[in-house]
Amino acid sequence: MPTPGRLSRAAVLQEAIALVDESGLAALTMRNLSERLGVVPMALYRHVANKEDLLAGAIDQFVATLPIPDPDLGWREGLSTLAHSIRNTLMQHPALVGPFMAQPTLGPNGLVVIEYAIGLLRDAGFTDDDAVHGEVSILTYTIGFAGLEVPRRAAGYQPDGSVVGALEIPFDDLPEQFRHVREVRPPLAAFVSDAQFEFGLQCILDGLERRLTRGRRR
Amino acid sequence: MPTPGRLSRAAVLQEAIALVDESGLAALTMRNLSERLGVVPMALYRHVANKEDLLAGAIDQFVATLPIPDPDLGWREGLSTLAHSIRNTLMQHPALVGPFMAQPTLGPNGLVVIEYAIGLLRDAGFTDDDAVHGEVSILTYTIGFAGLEVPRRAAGYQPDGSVVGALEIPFDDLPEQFRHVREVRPPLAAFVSDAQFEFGLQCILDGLERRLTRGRRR
DNA sequence: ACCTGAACACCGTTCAAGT
DNA sequence: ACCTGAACACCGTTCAAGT
Repeated sequence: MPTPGRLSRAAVLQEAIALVDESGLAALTMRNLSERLGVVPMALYRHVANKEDLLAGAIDQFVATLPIPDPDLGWREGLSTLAHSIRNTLMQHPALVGPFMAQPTLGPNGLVVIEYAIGLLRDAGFTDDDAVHGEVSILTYTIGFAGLEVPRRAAGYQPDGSVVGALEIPFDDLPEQFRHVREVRPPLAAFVSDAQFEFGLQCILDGLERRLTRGRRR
Repeated sequence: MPTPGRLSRAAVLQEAIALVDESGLAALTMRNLSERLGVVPMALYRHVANKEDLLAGAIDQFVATLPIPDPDLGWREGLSTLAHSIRNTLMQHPALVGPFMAQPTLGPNGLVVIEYAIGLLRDAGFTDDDAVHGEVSILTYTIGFAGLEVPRRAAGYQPDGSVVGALEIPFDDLPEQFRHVREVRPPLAAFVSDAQFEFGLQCILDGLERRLTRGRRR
């Protein structure tokens, strides 16, 4: 005795995100999802074209939750806040970060982010070309960082640089060929620590600032 | 009349890479791969533990092909050459870039890359901490760039910034909310152009250089 | 030691049918 | 308009058997 209109595209997408957050990307099957919604698998096809469309819809749904920082922040603080905000939002749905990167476009909700970042840079005096390149550099670094962060976090690498439940590299046994690695002993979690994210971000911002002051000098 | 020892792990991994290069990641099934090798699906399990192991092996195999630049290059040129070399190698096997990013560690062949980059930075006078952070920043940016580049390249975005066979954004129809995007008209391929890759890379290198000169001044 | 064959528990998706 | 049920052509992987 099914109630008509029980399902909607939004409800399907929302449940898909919940399923993926709880059980991972592999658990996202039409059969699993339909069962959670109390419906037969084929009922989903009334609301999504196919599985690819389901995934793209779920991603667009969570991109929409991305908070945009205050437009009155200075360009450095605005971009920095945006980058942290993107990383945090992506890490709230780790199983969707891979599919998110694999989308060929950012989608309509992504345009809001781009508008914000380009606006900050133009208002600060960057040329249009540098504003676009700068915005993309920040986004590429941030999204790429999150993409590498997800599997490492799952393997036990912590934001503070430590590792839980994984083997450390046996530095003392490394051959002479790896002299620097042996001496420096870079922590395994170096790739995904909060400090590392901040370091790379500040490097890019420093590089942008140099372009701004060089441009003014001319 | 099967010849014993016909298969080997290396042969299986090599054929997996060839299959994925030709037909994409979705085509990599035990059944497809075994057919190409003239063998029954279950024969593969003598040489790989399971599909996950097959993919990890294939990735490690192609990471091994990554060329390491001349150690006598200056730190800026060495890192820049390394970054371009990584991007080029990854783009030769686009279907493996996603799985590559999803690996929790770089593997033994990745250690060679890390050793090279940290060595360059230490020899140039960077502190150990900055050498590690700098190396990771460059790798994160480069691998992340390639990760975003693959699906966009497949959608027709070209390295020179143009787009083949895809719709351009209707900039004139954008609402006032998107003032900057409307005025600047950033090319769709901005994310994956050669010029963009170089710009972000130079920003990070500029940021690193500033840390080097600041450190010396103390 | 290495490969085979049949079987099991899954997939996404089609098609025709119900209400 | 919306949901159902059966079926099809696939998956990865197990197990027991061949040579």
